[in-house]
Amino acid sequence: MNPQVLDPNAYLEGLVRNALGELLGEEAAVLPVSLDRPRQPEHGDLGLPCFPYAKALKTNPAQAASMLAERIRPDTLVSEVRPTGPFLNFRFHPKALAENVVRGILEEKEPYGPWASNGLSVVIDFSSPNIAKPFHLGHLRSTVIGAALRRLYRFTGHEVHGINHLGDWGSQFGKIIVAWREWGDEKALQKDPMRHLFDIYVRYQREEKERPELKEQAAEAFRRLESGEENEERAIWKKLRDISLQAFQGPYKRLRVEFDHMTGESFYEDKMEAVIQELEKAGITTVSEGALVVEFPEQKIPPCILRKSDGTTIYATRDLAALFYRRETYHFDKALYVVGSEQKLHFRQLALVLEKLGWPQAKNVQHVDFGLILFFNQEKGRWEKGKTRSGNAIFLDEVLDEAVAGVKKIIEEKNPDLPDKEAIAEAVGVSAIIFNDLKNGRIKDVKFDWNEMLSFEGETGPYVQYAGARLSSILRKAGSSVPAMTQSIASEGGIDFELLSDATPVLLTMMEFGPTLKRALEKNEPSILTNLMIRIASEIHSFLRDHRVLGEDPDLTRARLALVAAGRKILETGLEILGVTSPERM
RNA sequence: GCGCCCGUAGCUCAGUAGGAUAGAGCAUCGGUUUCCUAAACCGAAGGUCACAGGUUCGAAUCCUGUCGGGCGUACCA
Repeated sequence: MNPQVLDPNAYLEGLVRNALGELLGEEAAVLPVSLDRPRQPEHGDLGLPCFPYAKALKTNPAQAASMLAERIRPDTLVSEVRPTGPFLNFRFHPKALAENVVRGILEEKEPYGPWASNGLSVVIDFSSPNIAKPFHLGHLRSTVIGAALRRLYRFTGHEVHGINHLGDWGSQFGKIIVAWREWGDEKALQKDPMRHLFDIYVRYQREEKERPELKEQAAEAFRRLESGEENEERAIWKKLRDISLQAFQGPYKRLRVEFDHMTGESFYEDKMEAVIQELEKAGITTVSEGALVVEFPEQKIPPCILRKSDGTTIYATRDLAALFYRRETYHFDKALYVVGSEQKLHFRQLALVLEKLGWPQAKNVQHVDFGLILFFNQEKGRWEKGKTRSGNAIFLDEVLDEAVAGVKKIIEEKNPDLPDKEAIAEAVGVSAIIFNDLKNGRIKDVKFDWNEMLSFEGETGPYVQYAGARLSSILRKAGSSVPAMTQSIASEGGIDFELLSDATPVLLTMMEFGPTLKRALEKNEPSILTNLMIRIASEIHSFLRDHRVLGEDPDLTRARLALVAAGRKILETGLEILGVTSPERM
């Protein structure tokens, strides 16, 4: 009973690797094995392009495919090994495929359940909003991508430190202090802190142009703040910081985003001096135009500034101090910065500084960059950066509220008797926004479009959630559940997996879960997983059209319920990594 | 000027390390509900993968150039 569960994908890759090893010995280890789904299902369940092996085997790809085929015998899992020109195509026994995938998922075996620890420590720097500026759409990307990566790394066996590197320090704070002195209003602050701070900051920006003395005051304020004294500037800073921190909890809670550390820039206030000294000791600094910098003459890029000519520090100094601290504290093997692509140069500079210091992790300090949010300019007829028509930044809450309202309307239309409408509307609406942000490649600029954001059809979060809700509904009507089906499989006489032979396409797609996570990890790209979730949902919707679950022959119903439970489970697991919920009904 | 990124269907995008006949969604057109949720499904139509060369058995993918768009280019983050 309960023989070992295999990951068919990994198993087959192992067979190919063995065969390559037999033919080529150690040389085989460096060759890629990229099994993928053939475009034409008739070709097989998985196909292997044999072009890369031809050279090593001193033959042509077709011959290479045949040579490999001779060394891979069909067995209880693999039913067919067929060279087709330069490709080597495989087919699984449908029954064995079904059993291994369904059980793998329900019993939470790797790669469908949490992966065993790999002992690697990863720090992920994400979200990092500026204090005293509202949480707007721009922060959404870093937050949502970072949160997904944090979950992805954790799921795949990494020790993860998700850090919110709050923008709570820096010369901009001098401006905010001045703005607060000039126009701050206690009542307005209590009522809507972020809105008020935003308003006075915007006002500062405007008035700075006409009143140059403001600029001086702001610089002075930051100098006094950075002096370390318990002065008025520090009191204002602390007050505004606390209230902002409080206000950020709202969006984070709605997005279900968590951090392991909330160490913002100010955390490094007393740690920068030591780092500067260490860099000086390493002999990589120079003084240029009155500023302390690290120069990169060979790379032809501007220097990294450590201390400005007025003696104060800059974000690069704090980022370096943070890197030193994180190396000490978390012993990271990899450090990811989920920050917009406009800061590319900055992170290139940081990496170069670390290289100069001879840090072995330098190449694993990576900028996980993402594109801008663009708005359509009606007059000019094109997409551009930054502002809406009204000239204000769009607040995140506004977007979430709109989405939730849109969902509520659809519920009233389609499912008015749904219990717990409010909670489900919140879950579906917020998920739609998150999913939408994770759908496309990070690097792409996001074209902000209300219609698209508030659409819940096609490749959207609700579409995937809906597939899950349909599966839940079937389980519910059968008086079963995911845990119950997991039990049922383990019990005597469990499931006749032969009866799932017509589910091969959906099973093959679910089987892509493991390789997909690997690719998402390699590229720090959540959208790769998002796209798989869409494909799994699509396969499920199609399957449900042609296959009834309830009311069939009892054995068939039970087998299909096992598939339904596995589908439900894999959707939930994948969506959870992305930060999207899986409602039981919608 | 220089550096980096992008250009795939009307629109928004996928396209795994160069591999089999370039795929989705939206929009358009046609069909599916006495049947487990039609936020769904099935079908039709839609392409000079910006352009021109090159590399090779093979290029949307790699190289060079051109055009178009974006971001960055020392004391903001």
